[in-house]
Amino acid sequence: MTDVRVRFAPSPTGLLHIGGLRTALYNYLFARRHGGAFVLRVEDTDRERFVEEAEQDILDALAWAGLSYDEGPRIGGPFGSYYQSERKSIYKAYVDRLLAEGHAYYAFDTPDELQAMRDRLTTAENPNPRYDAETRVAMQNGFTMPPADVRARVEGGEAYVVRLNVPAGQAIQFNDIVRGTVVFQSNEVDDQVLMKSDGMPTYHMANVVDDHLMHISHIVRGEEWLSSTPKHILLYRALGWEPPQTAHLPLILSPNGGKLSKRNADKMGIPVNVRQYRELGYEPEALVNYLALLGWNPGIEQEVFSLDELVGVFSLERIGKAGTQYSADKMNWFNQQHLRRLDDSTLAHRVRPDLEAAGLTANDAYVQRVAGLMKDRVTFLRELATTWRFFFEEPAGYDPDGVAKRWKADSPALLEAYAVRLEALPDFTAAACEEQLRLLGEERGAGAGRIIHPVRLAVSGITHGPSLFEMLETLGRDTCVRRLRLAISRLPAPSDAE
RNA sequence: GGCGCGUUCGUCUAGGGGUCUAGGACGCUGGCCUUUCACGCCGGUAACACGGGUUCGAAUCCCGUACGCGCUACCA
Repeated sequence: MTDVRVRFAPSPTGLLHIGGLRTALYNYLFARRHGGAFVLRVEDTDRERFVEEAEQDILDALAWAGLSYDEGPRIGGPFGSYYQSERKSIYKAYVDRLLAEGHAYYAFDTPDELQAMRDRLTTAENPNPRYDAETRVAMQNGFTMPPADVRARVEGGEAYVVRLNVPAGQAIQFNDIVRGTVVFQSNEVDDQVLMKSDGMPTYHMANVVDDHLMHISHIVRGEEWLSSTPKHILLYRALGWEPPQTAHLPLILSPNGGKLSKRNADKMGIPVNVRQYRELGYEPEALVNYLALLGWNPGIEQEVFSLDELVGVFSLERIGKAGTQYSADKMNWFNQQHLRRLDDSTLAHRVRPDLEAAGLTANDAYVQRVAGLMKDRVTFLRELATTWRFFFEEPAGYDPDGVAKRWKADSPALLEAYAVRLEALPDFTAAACEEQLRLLGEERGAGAGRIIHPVRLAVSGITHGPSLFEMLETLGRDTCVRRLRLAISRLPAPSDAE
């Protein structure tokens, strides 16, 4: 195989979508797997749809996901610029060459004229008339106008576009890595605009020129581009270049099988922009893992992978062909899985902003302990700052159902006795806390549950959570003793208890 | 409409002519563990779109049908 060079080529027209991130991911994995280069190229040829903050969002999303690139914006590289808007003169040179060699031609039709042509030709059987060998003869272009007129118009500064002269009757065949052999007929493709009247290249032109100039070996992109591939092949042929290999990825569908558009997804409460995942508190490792498996599988039973592990097993050959439906349940499951795999210091670091936002403070060592204790019982790290905030502040109240069920007439006395014992403990460990509790139970003739449940309630305010004794150890002696007495003072003993 | 692509449990998928009474994961669900809640473990539920071929034999190969998706711009 020749040197692997792949690219992710987003358009800065909005926030990066998870479909885009998946495309970037597959490119990244393929490049890293083969020791190749991963290039980032900004396809900003559409001035109309350009969104100022989009580029930063894309960069942020890739960095968050851990996808580093070897050449591209900000860092440059040997084939820059990596902004298509800065490469106008390059495209112009190749457009001129196509013009000179008869592979392209000038066209002067105004938008109104184009519309009129389409209106005239549109029928029920042909809802989308092409601008092609058949129809161009009725339009204003290099085929229908004397060369001198064409030259005069161009030199006179009149608005024009350059179109590809699509040859008639050719079969355009290519071998897609995921789809196999695909064939199109040149008669089905229209005379694609290569250069717009504002002097910008179209996607097709810029894409082909850049992929060639940047020595791209494999094009890995979404299936929505499959139908444009014949146009690109025609361009490669006209320019005398060898087209890169292609791999067209199956599309990510919404949970009901439709398109996962922003609008559609919002209605179902599904986040589609990478930024949303970040804001919602998903771990980047989880999104990456989930996206990797959406349309690809390693052929082994393992499902939970780090980015580096994915690099080790990725291959384009194992990409599926069928569109794939998004599942929030599975996404969340991956988040839970990765939470358990991440080390406590990483978790502590990541949950910090959530704690701060919730007005909670704690030193790092303590946050790490809490994270370690809780990581296999949460789906989102930020639950530490909500459901489990009692680790960081006194319980605001006590779960009423828990009180009704667990807070008995003898609870205050038992808890006070337990508090006294905890105060006297030489080593405040989970094992010691448990030993004392059981001893106390025996002495008072009360079952351990008679103490365990009220203690949990007093200390956390709720009736569920991690192992009681580990929780006590984590909270620390002072906090435990204080909270036991706080509960005694706040919760009156029920008089009718048995 | 045309062209292209696709179709295995609800979802993500394994499988590529016999080893498939179709395997795994998510979800849902029964139980075990745990004097809490999770985790974990054991079990259950549930699929080869349909119709024709080819073959001794088809989820696997071929054709057709249906359905879905994509493209059909001076957007990418």
